[in-house]
Amino acid sequence: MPVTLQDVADRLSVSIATVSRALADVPGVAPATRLRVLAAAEEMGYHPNVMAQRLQKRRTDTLGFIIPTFGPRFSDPYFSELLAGIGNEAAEHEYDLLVSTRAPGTEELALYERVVKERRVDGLLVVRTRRQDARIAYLIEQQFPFVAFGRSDLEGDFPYLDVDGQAGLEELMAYLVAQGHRRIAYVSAPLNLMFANYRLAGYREALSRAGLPYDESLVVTGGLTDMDGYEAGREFLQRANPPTAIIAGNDLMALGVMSAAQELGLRVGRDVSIAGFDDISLAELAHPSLTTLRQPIYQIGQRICDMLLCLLNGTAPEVSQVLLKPELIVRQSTGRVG
Amino acid sequence: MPVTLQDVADRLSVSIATVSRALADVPGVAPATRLRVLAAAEEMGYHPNVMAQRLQKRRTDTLGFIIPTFGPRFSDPYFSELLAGIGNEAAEHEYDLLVSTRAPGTEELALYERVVKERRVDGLLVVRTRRQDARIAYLIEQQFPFVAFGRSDLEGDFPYLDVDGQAGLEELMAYLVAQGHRRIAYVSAPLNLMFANYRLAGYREALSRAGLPYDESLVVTGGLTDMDGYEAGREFLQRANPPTAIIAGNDLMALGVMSAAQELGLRVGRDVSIAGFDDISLAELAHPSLTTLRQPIYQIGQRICDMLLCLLNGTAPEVSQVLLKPELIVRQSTGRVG
DNA sequence: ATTATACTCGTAAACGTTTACGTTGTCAAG
DNA sequence: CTTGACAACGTAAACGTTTACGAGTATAAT
Repeated sequence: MPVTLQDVADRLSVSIATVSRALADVPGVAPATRLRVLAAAEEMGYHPNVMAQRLQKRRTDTLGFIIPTFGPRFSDPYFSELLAGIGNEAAEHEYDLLVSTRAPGTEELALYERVVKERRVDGLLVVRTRRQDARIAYLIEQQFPFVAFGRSDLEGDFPYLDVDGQAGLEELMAYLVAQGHRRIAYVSAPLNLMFANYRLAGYREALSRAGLPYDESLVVTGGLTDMDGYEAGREFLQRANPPTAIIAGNDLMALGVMSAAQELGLRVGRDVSIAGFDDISLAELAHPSLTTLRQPIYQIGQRICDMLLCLLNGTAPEVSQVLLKPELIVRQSTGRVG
Repeated sequence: MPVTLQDVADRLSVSIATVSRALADVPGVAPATRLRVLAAAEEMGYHPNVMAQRLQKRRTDTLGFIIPTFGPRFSDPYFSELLAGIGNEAAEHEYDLLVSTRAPGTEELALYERVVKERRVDGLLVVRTRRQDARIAYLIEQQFPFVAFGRSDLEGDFPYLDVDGQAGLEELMAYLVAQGHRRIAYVSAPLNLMFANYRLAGYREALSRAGLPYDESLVVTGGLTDMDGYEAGREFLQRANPPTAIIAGNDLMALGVMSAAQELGLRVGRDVSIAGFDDISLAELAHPSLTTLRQPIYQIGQRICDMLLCLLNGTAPEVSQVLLKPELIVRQSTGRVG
């Protein structure tokens, strides 16, 4: 039903090869013929069959992005923005984006294997790296092109982009200490996630630099959601000797901590200081607005997508391991210890 | 490099057709041979080349989902959840999901045309329907399979699933009126979006049922983001005679309105009542928690995906136009007029 | 005039599948 | 022993491209 190269060729009484060449704008076709072909193709409504092209070219012109999710809901605003960045950048370069969501685990790995083995995509984007990340280990072993958002503790080199969570937390802590805080609690993301380790390390490093002791009881490792932050915050703030400041491993949890504080009648920013990490759009709009470490997530999406495209096109090796510094954004949710 | 049917066939000294048949589990191959083939394929690490399959079968086994976004950021938690629902359901049925993001406009339509013409996907999911929706008009004209989330004001029938925003708003308004509210403001989403019209219609219908006048000055049509809600809320609440309740067209805007109210020193739920629409996960966690109309977004994603799959497989025509009722969730952000 | 060079184009072989059709062989019924 | 049916398998043609190679023609150089 759809019009093919053959149809156009027949109409013009030329060979299918000529039509192909004319359309692909490769040399070897007389300018006059090229114009005739272009006109005919346009008029007949010719559109290439991409599957045929892909089979022949042995590339899919498609990037893969498998979003790790816990439970059915993944409202994490973080991913939507990352997706937008990746998607728009991919589109810019005429690449399709294949998206799947899967909870971490064996099914997830099986999906990676299928995608790789069946050559559904040319390259993959791996996000939220984990300790001994099986996905990365697999991709390295298969020598499959990919770029990760986040570093890893595995042997072997691979291209990644990461935000320096350790440096970020050190800066945030220094700021809080300068505000007079001495009992600073930390709500960590699950420690099997690489970023959680770096941020925790930054927290500890800052403590020792400030000459403060590391108090286990001030660190709790929760999940990733607002609900987790809420529960941790509630627990911290109901203690006999509560912390004067609480840092959460991400903004969503920080917002949860804020909820808990407010529910207990505390004035956030005065009675207790609260800070997060990410700077999702709600951080600015929360009441009070949230002090946080900004990661330019949209741009990160663009960037890792770009890195992957370079890798695929063999252009400019460039720097393949990038470390960005998050930006401390001080807002109303933190203040001098009162 | 990768193993093909030919390789397996050679190894067993059978024809490539036999291998294909054995693997596809179609009749016409001796049980013994089938086992030999299966074993060899497994051992050799054979994986079908999906592009070849797709070319030959003339289907892509891929669904398309083009996310409409405004500006670079689309933090709308709404879409991430919808995406998860769609993605998981598609995966369940062995379908790939092709995702793009594009701002509404001519480029967006061009993308639809390309996707359709080049047969990149078997079917499309259209969300956030608009007045005189050009996407839908095009797909109907091309007779391309699709399912919409949201109705339309176009001629012609098409499969859709929608949440009854009008009924929802009527219920919410009835509740607020019962709480003694008489001056109820409404922050609408852009009126070129179908859902915004239905919700506004519900608002007006409820007013007239309650014998209340429709006061233009109490309705403002903003955007979709928390920022838009913030600005609208600020404007309403700084008036000489402010409304006692404000309804926003979605939760994100409602949270913005709440911020504005709190910034002005108002106690939300007592001095002013605020309600939204969607029930995103932050609604429950906001402080105070947000009264809203719940749409089961994840399930909606699954459902429209399912409807599309049925359509593609020609199975069970079923009911192809579904209207769900949103559920009113009363929380702390609304209360008796004080 | 001859040869070389460049350009234009067609032929045909790939890419890796699926599947209609034909061939061969086996076995039971006549 | 012949015939027919049926099962198991192979051959080959598709699906719609891209591209190496070669053939043919025109132009320039000798």
